[in-house]
Amino acid sequence: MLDLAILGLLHESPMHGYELRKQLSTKLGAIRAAISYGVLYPTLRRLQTAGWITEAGETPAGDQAVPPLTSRRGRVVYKITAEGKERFQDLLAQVGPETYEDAAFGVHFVFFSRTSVEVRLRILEGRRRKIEERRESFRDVLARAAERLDAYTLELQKHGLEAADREVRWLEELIANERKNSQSPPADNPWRP
Amino acid sequence: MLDLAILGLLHESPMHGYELRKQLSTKLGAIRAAISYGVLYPTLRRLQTAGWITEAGETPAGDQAVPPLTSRRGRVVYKITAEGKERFQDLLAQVGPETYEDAAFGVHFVFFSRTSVEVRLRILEGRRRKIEERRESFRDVLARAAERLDAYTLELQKHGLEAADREVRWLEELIANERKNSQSPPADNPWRP
DNA sequence: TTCGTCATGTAATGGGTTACATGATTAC
DNA sequence: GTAATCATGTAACCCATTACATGACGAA
Repeated sequence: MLDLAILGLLHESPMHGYELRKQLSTKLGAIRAAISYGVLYPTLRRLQTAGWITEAGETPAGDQAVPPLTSRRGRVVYKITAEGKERFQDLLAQVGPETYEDAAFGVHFVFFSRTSVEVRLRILEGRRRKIEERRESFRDVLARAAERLDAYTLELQKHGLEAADREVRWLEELIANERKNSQSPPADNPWRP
Repeated sequence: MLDLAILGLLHESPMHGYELRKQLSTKLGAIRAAISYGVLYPTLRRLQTAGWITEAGETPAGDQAVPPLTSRRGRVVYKITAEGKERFQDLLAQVGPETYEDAAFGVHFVFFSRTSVEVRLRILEGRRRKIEERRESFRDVLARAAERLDAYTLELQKHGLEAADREVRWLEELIANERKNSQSPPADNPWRP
């Protein structure tokens, strides 16, 4: 999930870790808090070892030994490799139940413009289903247990129900839009508000 | 946070772990996913060792050795102790920056009827401030970087902004209500919709 | 020249899940 | 009697945060 986000951002342009962190928190601010350094830098290391990113300036072949990492200072700009782009596409297109969780959904959504309409629809519909279920459970509680709950708990349930309801409607709009655009000739920009 | 939730539920009535988990996920369904057993049972053990809960049926003095826990089966009903109630009040009233995070806020909110108006107002206002900041950062992104973002990222920002906006308004209503009720003679039920 | 911010990195720790294992109870 | 569900518990693991340490660099 973090891999996907990092690869996605580096797909747009080369960047160093610190900058990556900032971009992550603005682009994914709706989804998750800023990522901590304690996970950012080790992850970059891992992605580099896997060959999905390299330090900008290195030859893409990247087979020469990576210079000693301890004690190296100053900004390190990374760029995505060809394998990294493949990996990115894989991660982006592989959809499972976790994909519909808040964080994973958000990350996929942010990179929707790099996926096919089919993938987009699958993800949006899966997410909708999940939120519909959440909405149902709120309705259940409110219908069955309302008199047993105190006013504050009730209020929280109502607020939760409303939020779920709004998200379902939002998803529905998005789905309708995707369907519409997938029928008409695929324009340059697949999204029309 | 989990301590607070468990103590709060056991404050309402004695319960065994499994039941606790269910109640937790309905009452706090808006806040967090169901808690896993891997954390539930060790936590109950810890709370018991601390003397905040006991197995229902034991004498409240609770100084006799706890029967061997391994190999004991069948449901174990816990109830809150006097110290547990104190601890609950402490946890509920101690407010810090973490209190305004989603999960902690939700747990506090659910037990609002056991707090004073002052504590309620402090928490609601802190939460509002936090969400206002979140809203601002969405506005910033939309105002400053809208043309650089693709349509999907933009859409996510807009949805985030709207959700934040709604939550602020919700909090404002709640705050207004608390203020109103704190002036008029404190009725039996501190909350009027 | 020193202060603040940018920038990278590590170690300790924590809070949690998953997977597994087992036993008790209820419904058929 | 057997399947499903209720119920408790442990161990392995994972992901991430916190706290810390270091260094580069520009502005006052």
